[in-house]
Amino acid sequence: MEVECLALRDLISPKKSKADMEEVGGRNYQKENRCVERRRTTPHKMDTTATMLLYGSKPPTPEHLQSTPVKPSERGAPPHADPWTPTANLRMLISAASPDIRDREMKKVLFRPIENERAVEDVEVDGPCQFDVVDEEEEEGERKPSRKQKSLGLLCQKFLALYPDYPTSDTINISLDEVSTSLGVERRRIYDIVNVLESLMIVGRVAKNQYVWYGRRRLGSTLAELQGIGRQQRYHLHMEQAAEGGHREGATTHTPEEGGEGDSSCAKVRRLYDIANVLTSLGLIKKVHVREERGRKPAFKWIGPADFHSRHEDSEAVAAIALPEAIALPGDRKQKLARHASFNVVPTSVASQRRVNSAPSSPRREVTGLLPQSVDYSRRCVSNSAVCRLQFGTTVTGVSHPSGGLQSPAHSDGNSLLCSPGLAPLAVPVHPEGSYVGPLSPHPHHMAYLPSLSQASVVMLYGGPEAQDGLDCSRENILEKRKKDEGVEEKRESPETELSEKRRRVEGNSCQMTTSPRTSSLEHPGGLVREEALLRVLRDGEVDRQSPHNNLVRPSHYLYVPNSAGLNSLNFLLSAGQTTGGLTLPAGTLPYVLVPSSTLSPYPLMANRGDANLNFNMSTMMSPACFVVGSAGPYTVAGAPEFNGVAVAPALSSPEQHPLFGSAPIPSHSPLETRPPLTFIQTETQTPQTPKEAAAGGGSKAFFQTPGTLGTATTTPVARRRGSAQRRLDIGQPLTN
DNA sequence: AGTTCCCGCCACGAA
DNA sequence: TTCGTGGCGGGAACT
Repeated sequence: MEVECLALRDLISPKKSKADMEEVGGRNYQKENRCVERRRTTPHKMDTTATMLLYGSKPPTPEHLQSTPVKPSERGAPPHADPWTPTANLRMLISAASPDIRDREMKKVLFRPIENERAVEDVEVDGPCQFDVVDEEEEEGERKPSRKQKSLGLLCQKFLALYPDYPTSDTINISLDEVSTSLGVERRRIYDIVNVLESLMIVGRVAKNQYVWYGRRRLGSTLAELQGIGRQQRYHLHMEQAAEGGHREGATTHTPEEGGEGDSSCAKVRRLYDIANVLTSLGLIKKVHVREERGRKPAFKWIGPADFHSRHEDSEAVAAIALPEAIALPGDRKQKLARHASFNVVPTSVASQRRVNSAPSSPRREVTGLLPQSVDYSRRCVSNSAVCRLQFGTTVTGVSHPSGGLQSPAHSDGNSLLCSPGLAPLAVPVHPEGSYVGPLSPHPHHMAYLPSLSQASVVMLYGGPEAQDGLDCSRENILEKRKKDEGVEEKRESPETELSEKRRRVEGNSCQMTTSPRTSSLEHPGGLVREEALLRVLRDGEVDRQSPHNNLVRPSHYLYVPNSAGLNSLNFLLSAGQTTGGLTLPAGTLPYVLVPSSTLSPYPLMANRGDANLNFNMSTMMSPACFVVGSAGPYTVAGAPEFNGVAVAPALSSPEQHPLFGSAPIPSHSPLETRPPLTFIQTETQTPQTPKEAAAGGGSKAFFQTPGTLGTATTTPVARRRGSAQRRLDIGQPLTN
């Protein structure tokens, strides 16, 4: 992998629209105008081997960054190591034994008011850091703290030092108020940090003013997804062009419609600095200087983990600062908004969702529609969070190649998946017979890999007639379980929920499985990509519809998925392994099917598995947000054009077959032998709406884009339309456009 | 002189 | 109206 050195100005547009200048009115842009001058940095390609040598297999931690670089001979020594004293040796041992202890050590140093920063200089840790905490000239608290001491990068280091890199659970709550108080800074500054961290899935937002600490567990997969998404957006081309632009001053990566007037880089570059500071604190980039014809120019070099993309089959180097190409401003705000829409943006922007979740009582995020390249760059793309905010969850469980299909979990060990805290999507391998290969469930085949349920709180799978395994899937039981689920979900709103709790539920209820990934698909472009790929699979007929030989999977279970589990109206989970008249739903190892609700709308409520007694009544039995799908009889949707949008989870034979972002062709099994009836419970309000959205009527429609509208999914989301243009950082158009 | 980025105003949306 | 959030630019520290 090659590492690009990026000058921040290479990432932003040198142009500013006239409209923008007018918008701000009396602002004095003379200063900004000097930024019209474009400075291109000659990309500095380096082998990341050095990075790997520096950091080893573990991503650099804040400890790496704390102070001056160490001599090469000292590399490899744990942070704080001072080999010359017994105390230091002890510290070294302790640090090696327990990262948490090491973290606490760091806290002692970092976790202090800025004004008392002096002692920080005692810390000597490995790694690059531009935030040299040391300020030798600092006088005994008399002087005003220097600018360095108040830098966002240092603040970020302090913030990071508060929490372990690899927490064992997602139970570490972060109160912005407390943090800001503890660190002695305004909350505004904390926002700057957490926005970036959230984008990297280092923290997750659970409610307003409340975040949960994930640590670096997801960082690798997050970066991998970022890279993949960046590639989708063809930012790597931008990088290449930026490289060329280093030699050709006039070269730009801007699209014609970006206009040629004005300059917005100066305004925006401040944001980039903010982001860069955080990323530097995270040890993902570091500031370097590249030589240019006109002299030295500062740039940033990727020093983060270089192997996160090793899971990619396509591992072309892309700088981690996958900024949305160039920031260019179209002629006017309307244009800009239109351009936002042209990003193939998920209608439900993160920001919109945040608004929905702004209340503490609604911390959960919903799954959004499925859109190709569903990345919401619309709102904060160049804001602190937006650069990295590509909205994804854990990808350890696998993602899809843009042109591929569902990727299997990165690990085939279901146990490890389940036991790995912080894995967002429920990832329970199911072998070709539908049997869960993990040790947790005595009822093997009722588990599935549900990548889209990245925010799912509860997923219940009920055994069907063929494999009831003694499960009682009666209506009453389902209801009861639903109640349980809702209870679980309510509990889940508390960040105290732990994996052990999940596992206990799994073990305690053989026909129920719960999961509580905390990341929504909304913020999970990987999931969206997966889903989109699934859609494409079916739409393009990639699925082998004639696989009568494979009858391994029996459509024998129900999937009961509360809407609040992360599925909104976009998705229905049907019992997989079913063959419709003309539509064979391949199950393979993943007995589930994603069906956009829109495709089901034409169908009336059907009898469930021929059981007349099982007469679900939406209004009384279930909240509109829930549905139950049966699987004991034939149903026919053949010829229904609406089903063109049916998403089919392709079979996965081996997790290794589908490495992250792999492009392996989707196995096309259709091991379906029976056509059990399905119960379609058509919900009227499948999409949770805020009161305002509900009142808006059609607004929610756009808000939650359904997969069925994928083909034309360029509607500007309502939330975005009503968003503040003033609050939106404008980004450039990806080269794709 | 140019770069960096702290600081805080203020707009927006939700409650 | 209040509060959470964060876009944004002035202007000063820094190089």
